[in-house]
Amino acid sequence: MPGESLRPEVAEAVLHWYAAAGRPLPWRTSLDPYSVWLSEIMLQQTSVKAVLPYYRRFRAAFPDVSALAAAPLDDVLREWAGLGYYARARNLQAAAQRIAANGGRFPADRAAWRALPGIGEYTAAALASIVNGEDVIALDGNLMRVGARITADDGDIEAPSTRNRIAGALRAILPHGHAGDFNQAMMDLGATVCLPRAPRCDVCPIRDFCRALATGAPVAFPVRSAKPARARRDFVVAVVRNDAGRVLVARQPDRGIWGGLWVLPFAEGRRWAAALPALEEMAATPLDRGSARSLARVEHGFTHFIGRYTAYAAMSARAPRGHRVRWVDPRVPGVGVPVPHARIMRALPR
DNA sequence: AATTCGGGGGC
DNA sequence: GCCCCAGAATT
Repeated sequence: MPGESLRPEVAEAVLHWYAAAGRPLPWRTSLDPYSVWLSEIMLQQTSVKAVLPYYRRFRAAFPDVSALAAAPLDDVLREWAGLGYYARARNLQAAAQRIAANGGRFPADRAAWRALPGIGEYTAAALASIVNGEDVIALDGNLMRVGARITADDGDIEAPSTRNRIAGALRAILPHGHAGDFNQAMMDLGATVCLPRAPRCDVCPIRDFCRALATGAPVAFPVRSAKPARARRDFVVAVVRNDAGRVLVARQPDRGIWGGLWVLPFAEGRRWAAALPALEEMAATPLDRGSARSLARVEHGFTHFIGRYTAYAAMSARAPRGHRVRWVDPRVPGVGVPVPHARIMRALPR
């Protein structure tokens, strides 16, 4: 549904509102590329509130791109642990190393940003508009929702045709020379006013232009196809402790879930006996279950399933070998540990 | 075009 | 419980 084009007053009103009501965020205090780049990567599929404490800690640990480039990957992942989507951290450091090798010079336009690992169409556009002043629309979830509403676009928001239509409508009103502010203003509008389920249309600066509001059902936009319910999956976890009370952890392969993080040996399934070969493979040593009773049980929600982790005490027949296993203090691992495994470690008796 | 990647906030 | 979040990479 093409609809009429948006009026340029929409952009003016949004920019005016942003100047007065935009969120004061730490990466907005300056426009240095490192800060904005780091924030954009952390904010991929992650809310501002969740990012803030990580952003501060990460900046303290790695103050600039050369520090990040020179750091051991294990240190980077330790600072990232708990934030999720760990490929972001691996790609971030790979990109930092490219930038450092280029004399510390950051990309100068959208195409150059896009060529760095971990930077897709959205992030490249966001960085080019904010850092380089390029006139491009950065179509994130917020702009998608606000755009679908003000144009009353009833196409499936997942369909490329719908996204292209919304991007085109917004591009037509993009204020030249102010794309960075316009993009961020639309994000703030989506995050604080044009909320997914309970939009605050009464305080919206562009309510007079909103065609979704005019239909009387703004929440009906954007249109999104239903998703299947998440399945529940069971996992067995082995807790191997040494005489010093430390626990055995294994490094996950770089690809796949929790890539590069350190985890307790675990395997999918409900029963210890069935899981044992996989557990021993991960632990790099033969194992015996210490007790039939579980030490801890943790549930953890992922995007596509809910994991139920049942931890059992286990004994190692001999010292494990290999560079991908090590002993850590379960209270202070000192390496990156994913949330459900960290929760199990914290639940262990001293 | 579909899947895989985490984790948490907010209702 | 459920939806959504400043998405990217892989298949």
